[in-house]
Amino acid sequence: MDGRHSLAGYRNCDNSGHLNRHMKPNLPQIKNVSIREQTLVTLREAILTGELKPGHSLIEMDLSRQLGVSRAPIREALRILNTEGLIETIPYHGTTVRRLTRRDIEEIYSMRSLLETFAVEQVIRARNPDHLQRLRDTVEDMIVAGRDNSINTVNILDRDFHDALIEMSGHSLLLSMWQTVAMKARQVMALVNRRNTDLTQIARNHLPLLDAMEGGDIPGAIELLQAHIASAGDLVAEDWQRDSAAVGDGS
Amino acid sequence: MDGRHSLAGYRNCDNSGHLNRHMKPNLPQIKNVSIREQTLVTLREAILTGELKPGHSLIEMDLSRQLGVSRAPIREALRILNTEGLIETIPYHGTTVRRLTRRDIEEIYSMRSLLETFAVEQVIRARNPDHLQRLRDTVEDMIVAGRDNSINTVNILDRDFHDALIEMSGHSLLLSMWQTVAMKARQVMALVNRRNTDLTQIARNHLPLLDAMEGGDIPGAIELLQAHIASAGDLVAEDWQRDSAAVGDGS
DNA sequence: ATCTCTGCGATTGTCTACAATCTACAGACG
DNA sequence: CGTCTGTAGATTGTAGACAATCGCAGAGAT
Repeated sequence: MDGRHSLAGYRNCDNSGHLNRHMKPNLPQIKNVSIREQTLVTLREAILTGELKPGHSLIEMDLSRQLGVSRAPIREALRILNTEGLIETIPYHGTTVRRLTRRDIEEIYSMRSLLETFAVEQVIRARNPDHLQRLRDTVEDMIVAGRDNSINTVNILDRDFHDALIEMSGHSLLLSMWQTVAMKARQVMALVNRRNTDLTQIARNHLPLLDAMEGGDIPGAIELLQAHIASAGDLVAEDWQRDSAAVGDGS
Repeated sequence: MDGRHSLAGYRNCDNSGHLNRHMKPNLPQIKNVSIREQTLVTLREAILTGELKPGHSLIEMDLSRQLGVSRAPIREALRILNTEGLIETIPYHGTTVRRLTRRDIEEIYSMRSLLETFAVEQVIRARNPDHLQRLRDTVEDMIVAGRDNSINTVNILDRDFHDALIEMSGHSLLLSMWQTVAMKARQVMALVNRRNTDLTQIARNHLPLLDAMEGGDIPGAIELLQAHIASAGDLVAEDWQRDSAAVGDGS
């Protein structure tokens, strides 16, 4: 119901089902998305992109005016964001974007590592060539994007890669937890001012992992994956220390 | 905010802070719990104990009348339960307790295994004697309760044991995910008609794990833990197959 | 007999107004 | 001068009414 159970997003416009008689489809599929849902997506995205920084206070009445809707659906969206751990509410006092500590970042990356390790093992055991091919395609696109220095594309493809890994495990509970963690990781990455790093190198880092997976080498793949994630985490944690993106101004 | 961030529950009545001058504390700490919170706890507990079975429909208006409150707080509670994965809502149609498949059960137990394995490793590395002592005490109580054949107490202590394990890892994100999984596991256990098993044996099963932990034997402890959880999971899955507690009547 | 359409009832979605609670500050009181 | 008390403003909590939507049954057409 909360609209993020399909990782890849909005690609299911397939209206393939039962268009009876007259064959004139391809109308853009009318969507009736509740205000709650729109509010939820809007706020979540704002938090994840760092537009709404930790500490920023979210006042229902203000949001109500800004979005041009009543408070009821906004409140429900806030309850969801609260359950997801992105915001905090103090009764009768206010709601703020959850502040992040260095400890939080460590936890996010260690959890990411745990979940992905599990997924990789499942995927290797499944030995599905299509899966590995899909991953390889993604990495190749990533390398190309890295060569073009288009950092945004690289990031998206990197997310695609890791999302795909989890999806391929076929473990829906794992997927659900992954989404929570990946969300937080996204927020963290948006908050740190990343140093310029070699984009092609980031992309190429995925290749050894793929090789190990294709070779069915579970311990090797796990080793590489954990190193991959740990180095990413360390890099972020370092930058976190450097610029204290932790503090938001409260409004 | 959702009142379950302290596993052990309501033990923080410490009003220790700054009672200036006159020393007469020990008043029972007045609680102002929002209706949303009360609704949330009530419904969640009903689902987790199996009182509200999968498929049972939750109609906001009915709940409103039964609980004697308006729909607004009920809706917010339902959004939270939905995010937690306990219920499902179809827009303009209805809300029901989420149905469980055998696959769900497998996923719940495999995730439980993954999270606990991680926690055990952390706890062993920390080498905190107090931690191990606390676990041992719990197991001993469990054995006593098993001898008295008080199944309820054994269950509670078993939960305490595993909750404590997670808590001791000091990993709050892990704790939060654990709570979600443990919740679902609780629901599953409430739904199957468990065969009578030897309660003392269940309790004693924890002892080898403790020994391995005290010996700092990480691989051994992991092995034992995973076997412990897997056997519990298999037992439940078996019973699930036997009586199809999966189906609820819809109201 | 089968299909299509329309209206009805049930349920959720949204809005507005009002109540309860918290913090901070100003003023009364010793 | 310090302490308590009360009041104002801001914010969330709750209530009740109304709107939108969906599924289904039954009337009507083919």
